[in-house]
Amino acid sequence: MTDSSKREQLIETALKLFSKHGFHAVGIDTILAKSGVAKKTLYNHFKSKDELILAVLRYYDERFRNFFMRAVESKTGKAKERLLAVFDVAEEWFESDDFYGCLFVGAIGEYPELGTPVRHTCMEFKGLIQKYIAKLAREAKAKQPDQLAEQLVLLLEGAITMAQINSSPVSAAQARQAAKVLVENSIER
Amino acid sequence: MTDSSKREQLIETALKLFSKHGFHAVGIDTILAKSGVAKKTLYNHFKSKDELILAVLRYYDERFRNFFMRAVESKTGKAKERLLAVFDVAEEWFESDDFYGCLFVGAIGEYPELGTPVRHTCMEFKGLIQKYIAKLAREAKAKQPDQLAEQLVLLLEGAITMAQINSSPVSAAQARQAAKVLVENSIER
DNA sequence: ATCTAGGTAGACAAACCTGTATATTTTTTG
DNA sequence: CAAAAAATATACAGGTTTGTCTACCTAGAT
Repeated sequence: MTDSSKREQLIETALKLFSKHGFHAVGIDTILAKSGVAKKTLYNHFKSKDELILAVLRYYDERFRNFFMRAVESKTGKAKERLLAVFDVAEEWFESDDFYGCLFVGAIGEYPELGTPVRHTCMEFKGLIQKYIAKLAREAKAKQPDQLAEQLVLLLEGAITMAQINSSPVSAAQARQAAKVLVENSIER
Repeated sequence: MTDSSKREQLIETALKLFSKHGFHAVGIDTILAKSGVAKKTLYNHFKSKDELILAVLRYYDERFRNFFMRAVESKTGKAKERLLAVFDVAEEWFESDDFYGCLFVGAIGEYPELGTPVRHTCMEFKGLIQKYIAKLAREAKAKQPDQLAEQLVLLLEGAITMAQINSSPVSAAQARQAAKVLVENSIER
């Protein structure tokens, strides 16, 4: 086993459990039982549960953005179409078995104190997603790419929330429709 | 004191605390201390913490929708302008001291099990907000009022999430801008 | 004046949760 | 192969949480 094998095992198990049940609802013992790792090993890798949570968020930040950008770019090569492909990828995500809403939104809901590392990680994640969409908007020659990106992020974020609440992926298609209007409106013809 | 005075006192105190810190993070004892009510009184009115949470959500459901509709309607009498006033009201909400994101989204994040009364209350709330916006869209003679309402709800929901994450109300204005495009696009001229 | 319904105060049980410590075994590495 | 590093299993301390129970108090209705 590699050096950090146990560490990754813990992070991945914790990610699944936190995603599905929330942070407070999942105890250390549950994570240990499901991952088959000893308590001492966990506390050897992480100083506390909070540190584990933070590691999970940072891991997921990387992992999700990577997945997301790859997925969008594999849909189409045309810049303008990529802006809409964002919502096709979202739809597939919503339909997947391991969709339980946005982990970062959940984290902020359970740890709302300002200025904490958890909050910072969540803000950073959303900022980077927005930056990516702004890049796509710029490539699609949108008149005001940053403004368009802000608006598309709102649609995406709203679609995530509604998909979670209604346990239904239809919000993705609704967001896509709205996005199409905004994109057409923002690109020179 | 009226019959249900203590009950309302508990609900209002719990609402404030749950909104600010989350549900798991706030213990019964904290609610009792802040409300100045005895433990037995709480368990006389509510069978369990879960029942108190449910009562808080149902209370807030009523209260918030009432506030929201009144606020929108006090902004303007013109149907089309009311659709955009939704986002002006949202902006004021985001700027207020007691804004900590959507309580229902928080509740679903902490109690995600399907088929529970908590989930049901959250879905109902979002459904009624959407229904209200659809009514405004119909009054504004939108071509496809239900579809427009779905899209505006996504913008609103996204704006709430982003306002919470970034501790900033700017998302309201961004959503308003996008909404204007969608509304113009959906109303006969 | 007294009965009653509901409130107060606080002790307490039982469960649970995080984090530590110990003793033993496995794995890695020089 | 042998020493060192890491993992296991598990017990346990200390704190917190929910919910119950007892004993006492207060205010309004009869």
